[in-house]
Amino acid sequence: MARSYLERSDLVPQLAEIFRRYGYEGASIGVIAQETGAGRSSLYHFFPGGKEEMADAVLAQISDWFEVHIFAPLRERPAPQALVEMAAAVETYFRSGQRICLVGAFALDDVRSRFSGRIESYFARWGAALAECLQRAGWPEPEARQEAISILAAIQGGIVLTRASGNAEAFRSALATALARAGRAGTDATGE
Amino acid sequence: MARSYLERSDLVPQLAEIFRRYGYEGASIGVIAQETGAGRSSLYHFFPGGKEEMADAVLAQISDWFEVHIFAPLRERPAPQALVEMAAAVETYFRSGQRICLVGAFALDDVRSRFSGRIESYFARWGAALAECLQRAGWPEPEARQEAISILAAIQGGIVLTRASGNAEAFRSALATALARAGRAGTDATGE
DNA sequence: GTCTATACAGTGATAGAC
DNA sequence: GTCTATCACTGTATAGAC
Repeated sequence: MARSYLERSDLVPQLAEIFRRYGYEGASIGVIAQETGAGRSSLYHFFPGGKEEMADAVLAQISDWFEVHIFAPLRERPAPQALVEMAAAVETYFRSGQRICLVGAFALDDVRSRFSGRIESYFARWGAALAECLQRAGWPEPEARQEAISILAAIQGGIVLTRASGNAEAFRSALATALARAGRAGTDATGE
Repeated sequence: MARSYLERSDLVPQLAEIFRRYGYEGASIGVIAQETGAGRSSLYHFFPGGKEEMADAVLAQISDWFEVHIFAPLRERPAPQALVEMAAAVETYFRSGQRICLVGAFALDDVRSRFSGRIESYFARWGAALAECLQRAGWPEPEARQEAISILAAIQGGIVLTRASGNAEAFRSALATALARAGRAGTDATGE
């Protein structure tokens, strides 16, 4: 039962935090070895493809986590609560904007091209699940998609602002404002 | 009048695009020399502090540009038009989200700590100018600040989404939604 | 599966000739 | 002000002993 071998799956969450902290380029193999406590050889043993394979494994794990904890609930839970629950889950996961979204950070970075499939899919699935939920909450088709984009933008932008200012209120405020708007299902049109 | 000397100020805009493209870590001196066409020695001649001084000069130039073209108009132009003009300027500058905000990207990155002063000041001044403009447009104090944050988040998040999806509509939609909301000066309260 | 040793390109940075 | 040459160092990646 007590397994003393290091496994690939033990490493992935650590790698995620390291990439968050240092960025893709900044996270050198030396840094990774130091922070994980694993030797360089062990890292290459588990990830023969080197750093690129490590980052890919991290993105895959993040994708799985969001599928289970965010996307599926959006599709399956009753519409009004689903939004509140997503807000709570997102607030916890991103620590009110103090923990960055690795997928979003990669989207801004040069490495985007290497992981474009994963990055695209992450936001596309999140957007689709959210739009579907908003439709069930009463929004007509095109506006539901627009509101979904606004909420995702508020989350990603909220992280940027909170990281820039050191103030978690920015994240909370941006997210709350976007969700409050979405909560008014179709009450008003485009504004004005 | 034809001056054939290379000047520091000629280099800065090029450096900005290079940092945008490769990120801070990814933009090595070799890459910078190649892309600018300047020799390594010339680069160190203009920026004795190396890459850190280059990035600092870029951030300073961006800060100046925004002060003149975004922040000052927000303070000085009539309130309702000022928002429309900012939207147009931002849309052009960020090429509908296909050109990243270097300050926002740095805020997510590890290098944030090195340039925290510049990053903080950029968003603080933008937020203050925008909130002041919204107050003139009829929003009460606390809500004006909150709306300003939402708009900034929509811009930053819109860039992330557009870069992730390759679709400029995400940026436009997020920005339009946030601005439409702000345009309804104090018409409704927090929503719901 | 983890260690040490090592190959070899790329890194930031400097010195001195022109 | 720009060039070539060079520095010590860190980067990724691999090989072979254990």
